[in-house]
Amino acid sequence: MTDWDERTPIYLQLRSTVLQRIISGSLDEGEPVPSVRQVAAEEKINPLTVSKAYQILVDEGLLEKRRGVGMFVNTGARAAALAQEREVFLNEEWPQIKHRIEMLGLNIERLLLGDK
Amino acid sequence: MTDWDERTPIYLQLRSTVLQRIISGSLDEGEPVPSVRQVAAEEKINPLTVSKAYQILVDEGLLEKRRGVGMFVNTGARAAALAQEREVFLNEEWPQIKHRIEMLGLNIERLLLGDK
Amino acid sequence: MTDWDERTPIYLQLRSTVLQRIISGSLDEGEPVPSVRQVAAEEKINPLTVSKAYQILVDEGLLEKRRGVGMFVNTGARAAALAQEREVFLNEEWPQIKHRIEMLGLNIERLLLGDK
Amino acid sequence: MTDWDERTPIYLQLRSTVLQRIISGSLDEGEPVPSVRQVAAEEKINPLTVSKAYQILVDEGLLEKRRGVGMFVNTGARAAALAQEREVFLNEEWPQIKHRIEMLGLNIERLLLGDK
DNA sequence: GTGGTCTAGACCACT
DNA sequence: GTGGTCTAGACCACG
Repeated sequence: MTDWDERTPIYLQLRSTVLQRIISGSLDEGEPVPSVRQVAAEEKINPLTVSKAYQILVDEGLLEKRRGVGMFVNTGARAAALAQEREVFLNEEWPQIKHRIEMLGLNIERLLLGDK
Repeated sequence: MTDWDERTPIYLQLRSTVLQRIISGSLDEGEPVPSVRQVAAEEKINPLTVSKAYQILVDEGLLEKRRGVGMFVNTGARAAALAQEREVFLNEEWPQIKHRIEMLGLNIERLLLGDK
Repeated sequence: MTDWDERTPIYLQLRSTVLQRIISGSLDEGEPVPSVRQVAAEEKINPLTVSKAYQILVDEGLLEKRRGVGMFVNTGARAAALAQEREVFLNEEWPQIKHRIEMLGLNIERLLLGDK
Repeated sequence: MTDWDERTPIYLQLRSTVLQRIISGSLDEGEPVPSVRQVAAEEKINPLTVSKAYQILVDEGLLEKRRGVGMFVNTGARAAALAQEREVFLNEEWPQIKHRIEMLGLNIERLLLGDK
């Protein structure tokens, strides 16, 4: 992750990548998340932008702030993140996608099962 | 279409709506599209916003501006819109969607059968 | 409100003052809230700080954002704000206060009824 | 005391706890206070944080440091702590609380009778 | 005009 | 070391 999608705020993209790392287990529960400054330096973005992303994850209950120490992946964060993302996808995104596919006259089965 | 998605610009949503109506045939080729003023009044949005949406469709060659008269759906607009949207969907949107489905470990069969 | 309590973030103090104005009716429902820039100029603080305060109120459902226009006090905001603040006070603050009063051996009735 | 208020520094909360124990007599004058290490271990916090809390109490003249031995509650600490805390409460905290109660239109009788 | 985002840099509090 | 807050200034999207 070193190139950003221009259209969506960096802090939201950052949130997504952390979310993905939690879901994939690349960031394990109880484990510390890379510090705000470290991420800022690596990604060459402003610390405030990183903070914003992390703050959302804290608000979502996925990260835990330990004062003066840093931020950590909460217990149960993986299951919670997965459930949360699935619900968003199934309830909000998929219906629209399905509608769009039908409108375009595309074959939904072929898309889902197709190799490309 | 009276409630807007908060995240995406109204003018883009408006463009999509018109596009859909062209593709579905609800707006037929040669037919006039509702005037800027009328849409603005109905949707309670700024006329400038409607203009912006229409202008995009003009730039895409789907609408035609006839001075002093109004805007009309171009000949061949339906096929053009369909082709254009299909390409965007297949090349840009679907790969991301598929990646997301896999990441969330969703069951393809359940997606196909989903009631929503 | 031109002098700030040093210990608490300005954006939280700003949120409180807006909250109070909503509760007191000084900011009426449906009415626009002073723009971010205007408040920033008047209070001589950074627009971002004002934004932060407003964003919280939006998240709390008390303010409504109208894109490109400004922010407005939501319908029902007054009752909601009052209920919300009362609950916080009664459930979180008052028990602690009461405990503190007792610990200090002060007369709670005299405090509540006393003229000073 | 094993769960901390997120908003206020731990060292201040720790100071309050010790203060309360002095006022209540649970920590008697002349008696030693638990060692920094012990508190740090029990509360799972940084020893430096405990030190900071104790240092404040030393500065306030409530605790006495005896090199190589530990910290002890000073003679007269109880009365001093009580007087000091009462003054802070009556002059600084209570006026704000009363203002808040009035702003929220809370019933004084119900506050007095509240079960919590 | 409105708010949103980002940067660069500073200072502070907490641990 | 950690994160939190604020400033000053810039650019952008939206209406």
